[in-house]
Amino acid sequence: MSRKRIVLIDGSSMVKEAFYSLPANGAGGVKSLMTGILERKEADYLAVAFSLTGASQSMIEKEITIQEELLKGIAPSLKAEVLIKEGYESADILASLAKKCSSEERDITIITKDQRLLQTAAEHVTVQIPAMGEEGLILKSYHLETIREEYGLEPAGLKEVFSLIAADGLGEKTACGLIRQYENIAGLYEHLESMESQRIKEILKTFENRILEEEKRIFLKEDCDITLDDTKSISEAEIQEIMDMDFVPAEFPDDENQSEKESSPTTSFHVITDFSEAEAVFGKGISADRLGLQLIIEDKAVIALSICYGEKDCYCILSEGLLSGDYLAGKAEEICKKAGHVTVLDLKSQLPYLKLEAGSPVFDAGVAGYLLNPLKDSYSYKDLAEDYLNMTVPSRIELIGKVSISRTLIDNRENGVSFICYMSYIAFLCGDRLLEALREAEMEKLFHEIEMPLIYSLYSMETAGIQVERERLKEYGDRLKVQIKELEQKIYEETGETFNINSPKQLGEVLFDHMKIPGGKKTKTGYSTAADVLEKLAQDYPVVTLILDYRQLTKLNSTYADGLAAYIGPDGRIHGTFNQTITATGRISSTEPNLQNIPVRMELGREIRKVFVPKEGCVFVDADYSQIELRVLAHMSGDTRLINAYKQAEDIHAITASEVFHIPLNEVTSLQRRNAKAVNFGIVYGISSFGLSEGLSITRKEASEYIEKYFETYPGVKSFLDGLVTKAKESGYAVSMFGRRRPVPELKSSNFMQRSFGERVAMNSPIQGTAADIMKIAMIRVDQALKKQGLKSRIVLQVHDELLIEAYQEELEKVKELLTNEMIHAADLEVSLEVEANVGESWFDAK
DNA sequence: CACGTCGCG
DNA sequence: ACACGCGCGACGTGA
Repeated sequence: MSRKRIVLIDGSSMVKEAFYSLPANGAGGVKSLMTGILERKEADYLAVAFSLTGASQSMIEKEITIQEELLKGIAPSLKAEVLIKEGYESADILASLAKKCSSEERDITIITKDQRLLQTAAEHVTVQIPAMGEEGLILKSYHLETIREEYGLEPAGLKEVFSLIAADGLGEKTACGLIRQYENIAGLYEHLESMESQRIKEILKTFENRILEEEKRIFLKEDCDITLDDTKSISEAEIQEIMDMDFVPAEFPDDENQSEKESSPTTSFHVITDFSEAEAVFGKGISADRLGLQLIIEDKAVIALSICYGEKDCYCILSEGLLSGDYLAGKAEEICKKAGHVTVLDLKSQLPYLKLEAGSPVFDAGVAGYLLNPLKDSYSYKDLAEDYLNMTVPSRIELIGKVSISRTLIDNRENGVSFICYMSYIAFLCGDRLLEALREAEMEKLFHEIEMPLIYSLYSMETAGIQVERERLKEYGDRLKVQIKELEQKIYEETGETFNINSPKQLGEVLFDHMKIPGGKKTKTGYSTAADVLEKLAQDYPVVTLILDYRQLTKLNSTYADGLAAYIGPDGRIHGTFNQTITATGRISSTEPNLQNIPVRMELGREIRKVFVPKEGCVFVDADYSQIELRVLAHMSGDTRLINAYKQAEDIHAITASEVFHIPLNEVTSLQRRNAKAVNFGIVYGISSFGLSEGLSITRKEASEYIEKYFETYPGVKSFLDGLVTKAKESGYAVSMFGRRRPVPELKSSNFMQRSFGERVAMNSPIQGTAADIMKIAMIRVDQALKKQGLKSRIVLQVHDELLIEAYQEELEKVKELLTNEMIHAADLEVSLEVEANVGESWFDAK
């Protein structure tokens, strides 16, 4: 007698899962899963478990409950037992049954979306979880062996792993390793002090509460007193009967009437390929007062338009036949201009096809999400749905994986369409919420007057790109490569061995073990070979100098010579990306390539800037703010002495030295000036005597004396900085002059190091953030003024406090005037903003 | 994928 | 006694 095959379905989690890909028919999705199992004769007994849902549900939760009820109604006709128990979630019921039945003559398969159930896997208990496979959605089976292989743990260890992952910075791999070593979380915390990795130790301390909370959430009750009525197996005849049946929703219990259906609308995604149907949607869309919209762009072509103007009106209009990409883009543009409020997810990415200008009534949900919480690493529709709609939706990866959208539309049309529809659906739903949240956070003005207009200016800058002389860059790289070869040989001679100089590990061993250079350990992984460590040794060991030179050259070669060359386009220009939603403080960041860290401090590196040139008939105008952060500090603190220092000042660092050390200005030595400058920087970064002493190579005592004297001289700065920390502790976030917020959760940490970091952040963010705000205002004004005056010159780069314009010769005077003027007047501070501007035939010359 | 290193403001 | 300046992104190594 073979063992009885019991299939237990987690009705609640599976309906939810199915709901998000088939909103109107979550129950139907699970139903077909069940009939499939029966048809393939994979079960002798079938049961489906449900959580007993409480009250106070969101719209979406109500929708899901309706689907759950439908499934409960269908279950008996599928010969499936319905399992419900008060006080237990569906996962608890299944966990209890798995435990109870594993000793009996039964093979149990649990089908669920709930990862927590993985911990119930055992010799005769298999857990199946829906996952994206090559051919779309599949059920992935986890047997006892699978789990041992995949995680290197017994199933019981998984709940520990899942709890640990709740901590930011711990991945699945790391968590598994920890549990393998310490068995469980309790053991982990017991041995915390003896742990090797400082990083992991800190994470565990910081997130202890979160981890323990997560452990509670993950816990499954296995004491549910429920039994299976499985004495009888499903017969062939019964299966045949089920197969012959044709289910129609009308057979479901609680048959709702039409008006009831209206009052709780069911979301549904529609796919449109027909021209006149598309026209009808456009017609309705253009008169809608708010909508979500997204052009789906792939390989520089519009492949679809996602548009949503109601819970039930969400459409994926595919680009085919009469509905060309251009046509869809044109319609989208028309709607953006004429309709009410349109929400999109990443406006900058849409602008190549959606030809809009600053001031259009379009709302970027991603940028709004960024303002509301700049610490997140993604503002995808999934993130926005979770944060502002309390909704869990399948991610891009879950729906289409790593392949292209167009590929998915062929292989798994339903998923492709779902993904496309979600873009506008979530945009439609969260537009109002985001706006409301911005209003509550008092960032509406910042959003409408700075962040939204900035999108167009950044787009303009990216589109312009910057010309780079390919040949000259190549020559530069070749020159470096020759020198690198030479240095390499010398280093091998001096050290007496051939090794990989680029490997800090090997380098450390050669220097400190083989050559016995004193300099001790520093990092967890071995010796530190960082430049500041090596510089101290360079005096006594000439080879170290060679290594430092080698480092510098290889850096220049790989990151800049070879690195940049890879980004030069067919137009001879580099079109980098300027990101608006990355930094915690409000700055812009630059990627692919990073054009904000092109060398300038060292002469050799600075040479690279010679390959950045204006196009024929143009010159570069470069303008940068002089000490904008310190000026912002003077203004925001209102410290009269610092403000006055600036009003009279040529050289602020010298004046600082003179005032702090009580000596006449003309007697300030260059060392004193240097120290004062470091203190000024330190203040802006959130001072600490330790940090300052490192930077100045003085003792901590001296450093703290400097700081003390500084604060005596500028008491307004002291009270301002203290106030920033206090306010941030109260509110949980730091605020810039223009209302930009940066949450500082570290301030609540019980860990001294974390908390100190939070305090420095609370002092630095408002300053760095305000400077960033001012630069953004300047950029927008400069960009818009150029366009408004019909000038062809364009901003091509922004480097935090610097703007670079490619100016047509005939526009040069106007551009110079306009650029400096807009930058100086971007903000009205107690201390006037100063700008240094230069003209040149390359970026090197213009700086 | 994490880490060390280093380029910029 | 401790331990770090603030904000980024790219590259190479090595598990």
